[in-house]
Amino acid sequence: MSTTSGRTLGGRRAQAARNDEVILEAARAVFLDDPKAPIAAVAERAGVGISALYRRYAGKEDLLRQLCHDGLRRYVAEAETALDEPDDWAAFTGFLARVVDADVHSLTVHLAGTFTPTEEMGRDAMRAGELAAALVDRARASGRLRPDAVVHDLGLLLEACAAVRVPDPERTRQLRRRQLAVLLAGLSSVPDADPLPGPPPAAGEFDWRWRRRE
Amino acid sequence: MSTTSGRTLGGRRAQAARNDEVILEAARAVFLDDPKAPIAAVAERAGVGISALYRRYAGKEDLLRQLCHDGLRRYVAEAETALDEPDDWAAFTGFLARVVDADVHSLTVHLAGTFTPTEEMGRDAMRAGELAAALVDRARASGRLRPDAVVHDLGLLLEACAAVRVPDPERTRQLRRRQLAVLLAGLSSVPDADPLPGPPPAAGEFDWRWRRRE
DNA sequence: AGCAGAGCGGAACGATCCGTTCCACTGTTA
DNA sequence: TAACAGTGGAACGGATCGTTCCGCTCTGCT
Repeated sequence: MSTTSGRTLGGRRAQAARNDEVILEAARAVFLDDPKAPIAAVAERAGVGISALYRRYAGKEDLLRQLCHDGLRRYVAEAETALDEPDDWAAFTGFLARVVDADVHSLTVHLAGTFTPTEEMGRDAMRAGELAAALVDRARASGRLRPDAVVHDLGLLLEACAAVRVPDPERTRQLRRRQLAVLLAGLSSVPDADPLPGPPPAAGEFDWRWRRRE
Repeated sequence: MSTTSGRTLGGRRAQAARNDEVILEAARAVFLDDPKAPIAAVAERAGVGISALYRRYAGKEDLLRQLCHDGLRRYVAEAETALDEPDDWAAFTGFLARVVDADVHSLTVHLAGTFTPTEEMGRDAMRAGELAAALVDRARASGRLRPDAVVHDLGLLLEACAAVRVPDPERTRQLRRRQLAVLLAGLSSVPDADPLPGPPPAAGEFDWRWRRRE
């Protein structure tokens, strides 16, 4: 098609550029479904050879780190979007619904520990925590969120939603929405409810996931 | 010590009988923590050699089946106990608390698909479903359980609790109790609540777990 | 006292599985 | 047309794991 460069990149270059996308998408789908899937599964799903993968990423760890970091950035982005929402409760629930739909939790927490994190990821994770805290604080201040709920209850909530999984992705989304609805109802203020039991989940309790495993 | 048989089984026989217990307990602990743990991990945890395992079970599949079936029986037993409780809501919540504490879900559902089930397990599973339905029906009839909750919401609930896991087992139990409390609050009747979204989880939707995988 | 064997520990084996490397090939660019 | 970026996929080497097997110990019986 285009004989010279600079145009819309016909031929090989275009193929390569498209592969960038295709591979990332395939990787997301595959590792979302199974965090320890072999790298060959990604190549197969993307419809490319293994070389196409290793040309772009130094190894499996690199790819996983990229994916996880993308998820983290998505989390941050959704939180920032939510903080623009004027209604405190809607900001809170909307954020959670979007994060659950995008299965961000499976991308971040479930892939953690399979690679050595970068410093930037550490910073992003910290920022993510701050934004989540802001959302929770607003929701609690509005009176809709029960007073004894804490930021790290979100960890339990997201884990609970991510745990729901059936073969059909769309059905999975529906069931997760239902799970989320139950959990949000449970976290809502009601006049005379029993307080939530046990020491609430605390800051450092989920850090072990980020330490390298096995 | 005892020179003849018939007494309290001193020596080798006693050791062997004790190993029966020790091995099962170790297997439960190990596979609870990681459903695909190697069989050598069980032997190590039990403090015995691999031979001691293979003397009792024909193979890994046998052991897994046994463990899973035990879990199923425990589920049924707890449900029967609960049905004796006069208070409908206490029966319901007590049942769930005990099942969550015992981590029965990780023993049954998470081990399913790694072996070919027996017919007896099929019957027990059916009975388990009936008993659970009875508990849910009673809880709903009492007015404490929201009307749009269905039996198979228990599947989501148990999955959500089983998904909570931190290194310390006792802390895991506490956090699961908290998760359970939120979920039960969410499943409680409140005057004017939004109905739960989506088609509710239905009978056949979790059967795929029991079909042999890979 | 002595022997047959139940019970056991753990090395060794064979079958996978998986990450990574390597090389031949193809279409593109200069 | 020469160089080469980009690629497919076979091949390699290491790791893991289920299972088998052999030699040892200690027991229960004669």
